[in-house]
Amino acid sequence: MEKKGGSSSSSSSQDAEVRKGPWTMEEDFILINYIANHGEGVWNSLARSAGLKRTGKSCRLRWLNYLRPDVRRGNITAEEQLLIMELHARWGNRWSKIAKQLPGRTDNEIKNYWRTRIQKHINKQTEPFPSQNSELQDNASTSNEICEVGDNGVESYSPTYDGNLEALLGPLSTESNENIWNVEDLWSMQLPNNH
DNA sequence: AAAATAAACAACCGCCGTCAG
DNA sequence: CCTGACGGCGGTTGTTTATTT
Repeated sequence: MEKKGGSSSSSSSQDAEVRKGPWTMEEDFILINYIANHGEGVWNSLARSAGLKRTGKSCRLRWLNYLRPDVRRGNITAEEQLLIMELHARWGNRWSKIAKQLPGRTDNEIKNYWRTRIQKHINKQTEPFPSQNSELQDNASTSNEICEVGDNGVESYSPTYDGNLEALLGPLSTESNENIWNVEDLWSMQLPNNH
């Protein structure tokens, strides 16, 4: 079930030092199964014990951002988007902090979502003229870096783009993204007690 | 219909703070 | 006290997918 031949096609002498690149379904299954039986954490030893030729970091990332059962992917709702914008206006690029306010969402997804979908809209709004502005300046993060308050310190900071976000960004299409397989399939595949 | 371009997404990298030895 | 390993975070890049020409 390998379709990519690139990668580390160097010497074939038991290479498999550390695998990189996209995770295969088999690797996902191994990781899910191992964590189901042993729990998560201690990622380096976990990767070794599970037999994955991955770094602990890679396993952790894959688990936290994709395989974890309570992670939600895709279809950011309008409310979530609004919250992301507000929190980003307040905290800047503190993605993990923002993600904690959005159950099921990961910092990586929020970061990607911000950069791909929100940022350009804001730039368009604040900078209607292309002019000679080559680099993007995120005025949100730089301007309010000063307010380093506690986690519960709710600043009454009014973001630049509050108000009609849906109108600004469009109808928030609720397209259903279909994957060839999703995590639920994997979870349903594994045996109840493989211990 | 095909090519070009843009957008979305997954994953890696380096840096930093923390903690055990 | 110093050092190294580990986990977490944010930035960035590479690849796939969608859209436009």
